[in-house]
Amino acid sequence: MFLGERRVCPVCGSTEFFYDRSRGELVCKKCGYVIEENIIDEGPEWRAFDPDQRAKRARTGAPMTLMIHDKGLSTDIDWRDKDIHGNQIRGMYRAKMRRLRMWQRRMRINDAAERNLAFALSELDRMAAQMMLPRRVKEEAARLYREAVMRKLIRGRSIEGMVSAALYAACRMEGIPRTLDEIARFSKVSKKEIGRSYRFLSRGLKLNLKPTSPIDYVDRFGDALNVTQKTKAKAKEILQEAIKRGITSGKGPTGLAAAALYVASLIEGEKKTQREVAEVAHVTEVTVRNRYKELVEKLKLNVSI
DNA sequence: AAGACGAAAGTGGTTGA
DNA sequence: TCAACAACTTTCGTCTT
Repeated sequence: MFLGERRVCPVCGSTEFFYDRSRGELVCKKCGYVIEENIIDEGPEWRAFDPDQRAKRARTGAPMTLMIHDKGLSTDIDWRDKDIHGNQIRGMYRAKMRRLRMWQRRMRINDAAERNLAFALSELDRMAAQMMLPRRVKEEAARLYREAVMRKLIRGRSIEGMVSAALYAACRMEGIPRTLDEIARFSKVSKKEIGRSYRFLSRGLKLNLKPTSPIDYVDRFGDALNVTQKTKAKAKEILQEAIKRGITSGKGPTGLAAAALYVASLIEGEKKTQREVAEVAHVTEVTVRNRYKELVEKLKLNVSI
């Protein structure tokens, strides 16, 4: 179920599985063998059709009563200058009380900031681990997030959304982009929300990332397809040429990478079906077909071998 | 039977008035 | 804010291997 991971059913040898949410099992599509049990379900079991419903149904995240982070359980220094008997406190003691109050208020703010950061970083850890991302990406994402906190960009936004956005940005910066869909699969927030958060983050931190190149997807998709280095190199070569001729602008990079890999697999004589290629790139066969037709036609590639 | 192909209608996101 | 638009998807029938 994860990209880049080849799982084979020990019973029938099929590589196609189906994930049963309600049972938390990964089941072989062909013979029904349970490959893996007790998978933690990352998604909610309900569906929400608008943000309002989502907020009402979600049981994760801070409820409104937790706006005061300690549910009011912590000791509070009363604002009145009275002792427990109700007598006025005067002079030195009154000044001392005032100082204490100030310190307490400062600490509470600090506490909340620390806790938010700790939560954000643990969430980042979880996602990066599940997505099998290298350390440097995780660290880059953490850096971006801290930067965002310092510039006060987090206020009023969901921590999860911003963490996901930071991760998305970090992947791109490190040259191993993931699609919004891929990030969303491991995030608690929707693809849409991540996209919004990303745009906000990108603007706030002036990231100015160039659009992702299809070439950056070739290695990952190629590995998932089990093609040789030669085929991957050919695919990149094809894409280089395509980019140079400007026939890639406006097209989805994943579809292009998929199409290039498909053509390359034909040329290099280790043919993969359109279906296989489409699957690893998370696009449809139709898209692979359209892009590949275009590539062959515009670049005059001889695939007829 | 599986893969490739292409037409047609639908979806979600961007852009420009 | 709305409508036009391009890319992409879904669906389905047909042809090829």
